[in-house]
Amino acid sequence: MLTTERHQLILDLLKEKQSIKIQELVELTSASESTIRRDLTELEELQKLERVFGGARRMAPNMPEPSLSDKAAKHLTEKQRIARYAASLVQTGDAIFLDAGTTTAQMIPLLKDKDVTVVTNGLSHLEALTEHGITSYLTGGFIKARTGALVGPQAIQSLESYRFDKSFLGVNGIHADHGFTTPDPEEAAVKRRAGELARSCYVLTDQSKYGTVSFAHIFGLSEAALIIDGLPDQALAEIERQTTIKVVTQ
Amino acid sequence: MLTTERHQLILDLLKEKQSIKIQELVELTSASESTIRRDLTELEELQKLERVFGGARRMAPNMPEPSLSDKAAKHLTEKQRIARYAASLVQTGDAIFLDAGTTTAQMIPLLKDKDVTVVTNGLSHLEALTEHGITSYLTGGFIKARTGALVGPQAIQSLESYRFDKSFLGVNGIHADHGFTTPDPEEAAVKRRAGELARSCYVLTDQSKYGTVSFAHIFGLSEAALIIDGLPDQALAEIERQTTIKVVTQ
DNA sequence: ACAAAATCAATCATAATCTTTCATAAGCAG
DNA sequence: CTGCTTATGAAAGATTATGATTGATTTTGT
Repeated sequence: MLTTERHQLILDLLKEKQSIKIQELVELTSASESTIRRDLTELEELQKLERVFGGARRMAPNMPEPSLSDKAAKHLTEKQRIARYAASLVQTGDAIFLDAGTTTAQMIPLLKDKDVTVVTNGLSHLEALTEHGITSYLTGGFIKARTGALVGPQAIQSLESYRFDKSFLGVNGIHADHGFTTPDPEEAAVKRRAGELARSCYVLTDQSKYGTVSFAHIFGLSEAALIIDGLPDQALAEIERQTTIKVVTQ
Repeated sequence: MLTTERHQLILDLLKEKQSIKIQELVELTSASESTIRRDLTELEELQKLERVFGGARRMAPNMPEPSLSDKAAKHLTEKQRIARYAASLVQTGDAIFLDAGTTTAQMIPLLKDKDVTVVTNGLSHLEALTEHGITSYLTGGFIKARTGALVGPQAIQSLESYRFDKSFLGVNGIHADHGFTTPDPEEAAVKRRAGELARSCYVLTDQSKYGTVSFAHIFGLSEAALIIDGLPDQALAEIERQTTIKVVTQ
């Protein structure tokens, strides 16, 4: 068995199993314990997994927030619920824009079999996109190291080459008077243009940030549909009454 | 069995198998081990597959390979020597274009303290660029999963926003009649335009591929300076005599 | 807390594979 | 036919992967 075949096997198993014992791998590959150990060591150096006593486990994509780990996990399922609904709106053959951000990232695995074309300004989306074999285009622009987003006039200009069936944007807040808000003015500009270039525009948020606009920049786009979770019905009704935003729930 | 038939067979097998052992190929083609090795080497240079110990595997759709400690290339020191010289040409404050590819990647750490602005179409350069705190812009375009390069009309269009003090391009071959060559026509187009948009254009290669143009696409640009290593002086002289290419050595 | 069991890192010899080099054979132009 | 180029196979020596062994470290059971 080829070395890379073993490596691939291990990574594939970890996609389904979360963790795995060395003894299992010895049986599965009929390689020696030493070899498996070496494999795990190498894969760990490549940041593909984390060794634990007796085996290995999947890299935790957990941004360590020790005190709020429960809350983070709760947000994760919220993100996933929203992403699942957003992905269900995508039809076979659609050309879509995926905004940078963790919520839209959750959509990617769900687009696998839809034969979509994706344009994104999120560098962190790339790995998942190529891994799932999705035809992908990247906008150009300045690399915002903190968020991995491409922004600036170049980003907006390279958007102009495209027209989208649907745009999926992430936001930090919603405000009755101002519409959607996000902390970074440059990212807001990209979002706005991406929304304008789409026939339909959907805004995703898992944060319950209605009304609290701090350090936020407006990006307008009151015509978008809002996919949200975690806000009381009363607030949703208020949004629909006071704005032209259309609220969509699962 | 014809050489190209073997090549096609290998590529076909890799469409279904992910990876393949040299011994299997020896049995399937009843060619010698040496021949299969040569086939794999050639196909690797064309970026059609990746050699691994004992066989070959499909180009990994996962391009991010933490690559610094990598033992990847025997050409590494050559690459580094070339990269060091190329980087020495960069002056403080320059705006430069860095082509995708492993040779230009070696330049990045050396640009750290030069206060440069970098534009690149190489996704695999990103990690190093941000890590060294270099102001970076990315071109847009279609994501070529095999090489991690951004190509296509969108890539070229987003180049138009920029003007460079210097462009640094990687190539696979040099040909007296045709100028520089590279296997992929789309990547060639990007290289060509990036070269045109620069006041000075430097071409880097660590491959001693003078004259052997196989499956190559020309990208012209005979006005560029060539930074090379590993060719005999005689060949360099011939290049300068037969073309308008200016050869630069360290 | 202690001892037994399991797991680990380090080392070494061996086997498999790799690169380089050379010689032969096949195709082709003059 | 001769001279040239290209493809091929074979062999030597270098490199890499593997499996077994050793003694250290960690976990587990009591």
